Amino acid sequence: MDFDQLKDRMTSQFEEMSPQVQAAARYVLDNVEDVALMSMRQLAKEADVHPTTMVRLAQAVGFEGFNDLKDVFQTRLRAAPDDLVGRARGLQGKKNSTLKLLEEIEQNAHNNIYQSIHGSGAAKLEKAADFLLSAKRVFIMGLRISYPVAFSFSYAYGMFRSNAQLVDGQAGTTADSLRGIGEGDVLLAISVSPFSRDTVRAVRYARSRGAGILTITDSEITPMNGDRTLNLVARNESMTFFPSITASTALVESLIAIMIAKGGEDLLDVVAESRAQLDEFEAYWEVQSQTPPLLFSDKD
Amino acid sequence: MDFDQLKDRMTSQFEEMSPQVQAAARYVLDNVEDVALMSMRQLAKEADVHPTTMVRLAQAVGFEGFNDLKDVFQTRLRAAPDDLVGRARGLQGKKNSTLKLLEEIEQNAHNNIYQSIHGSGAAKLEKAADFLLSAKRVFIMGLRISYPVAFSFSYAYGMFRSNAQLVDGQAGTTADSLRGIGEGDVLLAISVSPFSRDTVRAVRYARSRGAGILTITDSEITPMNGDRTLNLVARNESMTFFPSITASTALVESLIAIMIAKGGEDLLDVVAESRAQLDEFEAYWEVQSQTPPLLFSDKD
DNA sequence: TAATTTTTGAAACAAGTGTTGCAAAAAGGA
DNA sequence: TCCTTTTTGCAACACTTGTTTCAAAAATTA
Repeated sequence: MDFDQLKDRMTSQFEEMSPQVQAAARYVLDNVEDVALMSMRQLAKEADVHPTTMVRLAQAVGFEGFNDLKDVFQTRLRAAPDDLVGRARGLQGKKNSTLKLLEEIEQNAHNNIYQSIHGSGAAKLEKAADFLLSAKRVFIMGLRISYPVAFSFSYAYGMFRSNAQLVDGQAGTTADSLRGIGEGDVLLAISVSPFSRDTVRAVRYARSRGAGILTITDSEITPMNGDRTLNLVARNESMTFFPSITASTALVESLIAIMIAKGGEDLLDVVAESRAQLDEFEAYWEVQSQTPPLLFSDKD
Repeated sequence: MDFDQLKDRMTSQFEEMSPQVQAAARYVLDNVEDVALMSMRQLAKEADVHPTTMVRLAQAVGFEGFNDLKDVFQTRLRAAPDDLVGRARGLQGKKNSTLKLLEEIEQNAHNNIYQSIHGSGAAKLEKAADFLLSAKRVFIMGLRISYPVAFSFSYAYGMFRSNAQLVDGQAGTTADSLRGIGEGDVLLAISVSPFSRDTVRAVRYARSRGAGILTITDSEITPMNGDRTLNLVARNESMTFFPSITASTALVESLIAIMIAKGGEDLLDVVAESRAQLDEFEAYWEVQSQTPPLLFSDKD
């Protein structure tokens, strides 16, 4: 049995497995390399499962013992189908163009993130985090390609603070969302050149009202620079004509992480609360639940 | 010590080694994968050398025992090449905590992206891109933390194709957006565990109507697996309790890039058109323009 | 409810692990 | 040659490995 067959068998038999064996299967499939490299007991510990369960998983998919299963994973790691290893060894050359493209994308993403984080520097990012933490209210704005970044900040931030307002221009409500912004507030504006007209205007408006500005852009020079303003630069070099947003996403995740690190224990309670609230709304799929009705009911 | 350093040390010290240890060293250097995957005793047998000799080799190059040497080979075999920058500045210690945090975030993002792209493999990603390109219509769904990813795909995709429909559950319109989905259509569903209830239901509904499914998740095992379904796994390990979306973002950008690469010149025309259309709406800030009115006018 | 089957984890097992000490063998120097 | 040093492999070591057995716990059925 080769790796892909095994993978198929595991996923197809998944439903019939017992919960613990399922947990093992999930970990095994999601951490292929660990299976090949670690001992069964170590693996079980990582997967948070009893060692015996690993044996049972192996037997459930037709092997005599765990080592037979491990062999498949080792062989797969040796074969390195997508040249997992070859790249590190530098023996490129006869690759198909998609693979080359992907490697460039990955390289690009790495460079963008690295330069964005280290280019800004820990001190500046910390300052930005403090800026946000000190804000009375936080307005978040990002349009078009920058909207996902604004949204993800807003979503994560909303988990532990309730003073955020996402300005998304839904149904032309930009001006309405910003109404009342003023001293003590901070507007987080995310935009890349060419800068969205509305974002620039929002920033200037907010500044005129005395609010602080934190921008995430792709350049040191922006039409949003000014008083009480901090500008973080996220690189967005990409293989296509779309600027990549991986780096700005990483920057936003960094800001969140710093804020959480500063928040300490108190914050975690708030997050737990947010989670509980989501559960109450049955927002998530229960793994053990029955096949659901296929159509959405009115009650949703 | 990283792999390259170890290799250098081994080759440079080779002359001073005893014949048996040399034999061991030779085998070890020529069979890198074996070292990572087999036990010391098996390895010694393969190398036709006494087990003890392997221990001596390890000690000769500065390790305390064989396992320390093995670790280096295992790390090297793992997809995550954390040696690019991380190891070079491995001498941490007197760094402030924020900097350390940032470096971990950056490292994390890199590993996530690398493993997501290479773990899926060029073939599978290409297949996914073809899947999307062949679709009559493309429905895109992602809720909560996955919404930014869905949106960014939708936005970029919309630049060169006009058969996309973003299902964002705005004002409870999920079912409405999906109405009419059927054979020939593809639903791109982005979700991480715990999976959003609505997303799972949407997928099952779409499948029941004959549509194809492309999922981007954080696990091989999802309640959305089934017929006509392709699942791409994006790693989302993070420093905080929020899953990181940098890798899924990178995956989405990769899909877009592949599609564009396949589309050729024709596509570029369409993109130019999209741009022109945006310009007509004066969506972007003109660098040379005057200071704008501070408030938003009704006309916007 | 009670009886049943299934699932789970603890303990014990033999086999295999990496390591160490030591003595025999080999090599080198006088 | 003899003596010293280095090299080598054996045997025993404490430990970890994968596996099996079995009873308790949980889930399912009657």
